[in-house]
Amino acid sequence: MSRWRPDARQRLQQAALDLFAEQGFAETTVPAIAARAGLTTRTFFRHFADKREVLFADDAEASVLVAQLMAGAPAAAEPLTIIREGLRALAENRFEGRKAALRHRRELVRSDAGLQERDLRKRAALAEAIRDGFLARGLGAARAALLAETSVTLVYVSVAEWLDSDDDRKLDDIVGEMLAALRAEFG
Amino acid sequence: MSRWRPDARQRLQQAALDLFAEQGFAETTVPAIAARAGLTTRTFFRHFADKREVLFADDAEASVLVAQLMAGAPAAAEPLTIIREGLRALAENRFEGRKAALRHRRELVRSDAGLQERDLRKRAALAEAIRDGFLARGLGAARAALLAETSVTLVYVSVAEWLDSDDDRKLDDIVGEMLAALRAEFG
DNA sequence: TAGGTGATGACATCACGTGCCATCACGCGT
DNA sequence: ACGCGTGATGGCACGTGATGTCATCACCTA
Repeated sequence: MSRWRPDARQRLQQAALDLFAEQGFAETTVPAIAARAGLTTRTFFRHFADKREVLFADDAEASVLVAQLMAGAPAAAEPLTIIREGLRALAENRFEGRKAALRHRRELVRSDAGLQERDLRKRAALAEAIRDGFLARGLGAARAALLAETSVTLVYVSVAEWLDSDDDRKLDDIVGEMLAALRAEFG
Repeated sequence: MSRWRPDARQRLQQAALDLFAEQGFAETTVPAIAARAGLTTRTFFRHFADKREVLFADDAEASVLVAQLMAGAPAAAEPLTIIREGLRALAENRFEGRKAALRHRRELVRSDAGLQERDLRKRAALAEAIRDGFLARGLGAARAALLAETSVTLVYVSVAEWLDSDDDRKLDDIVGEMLAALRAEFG
């Protein structure tokens, strides 16, 4: 057998999520998380930059996905088409089917100002990925930023609506409605 | 003479800004700020919730201004008209004429991840103020959120462009261009 | 079999942020 | 003039988050 049990990172993440659910984020100390995972505090910080990051560890994948999608789109594709298709893929890959977990995380985030800030940073990182994708496609800085920011607005407003609703509407359908609403406002 | 020199809060803020400029945000400790202001660490935290807040102390006024503007707008006013007028007032009241200071603050924010998160939180707070204003005017939740988020996007993208440019264009003119660009994209 | 590698343990250390109580000028009422 | 409440500050203890540094030791490779 190995010297250490495998999957240290995943064990830490699971322990953290369990403790956050049991007693809240602020009330959970890093030593407590590490102890439940059978590791030390120092090892926790080797796997996660800080305590908040446990909740957003895999959000970076969204930016990677976006970068791939934008790099792979046809050179002649319209920005708006890229956005629509990109949001469709994003909804399907990272939101659809995870409603309960995302609702739970949202409640946790709501409970702590620090988590809200981290959430906003992840949102900003996604916007930067989209903006960089447009920049790489040759768009001007202001236009790329405007499109990117508007895209993440569409995502987040749609996800909020989706998480609030109890029916089983598809997230991507809500995104489509939001896009239509946006065009109605500014058309 | 009073027992204490007056304007403790302002002295703390000035001391903090000076030290941030001299040695950077992360390298400046709260005790050092308090000492320069002739106060104690404990008193610093009585005036500012945390070290970051010193840089954003008066950002809350923007939300107040927005709330007043929206409450005072004619009942029949179109949302888009309210936004356009609101952004004009916001630009005039809280940005125009402060270009150098805002540029300096932007550099500080760029140097520290924690400051970026706080900056995003202030931006989110402004969006909430706008959203609440639209909610109070009877708009639906999704529409209010969409309008509010798009409004702050316009502000921030415009301010970024404004701070980047070396000519003396008015911020509000850039806002107008951004709004036109947005309509062009989604019209 | 010797040595390098990488993940972890263990310890020290620092800064942030908060709770708690003491202090003392000021203004107010008597 | 006296006493008293108020409010801002000082001072101290403490928990927690986060980082630097070195030791340890299974595993892999030459």
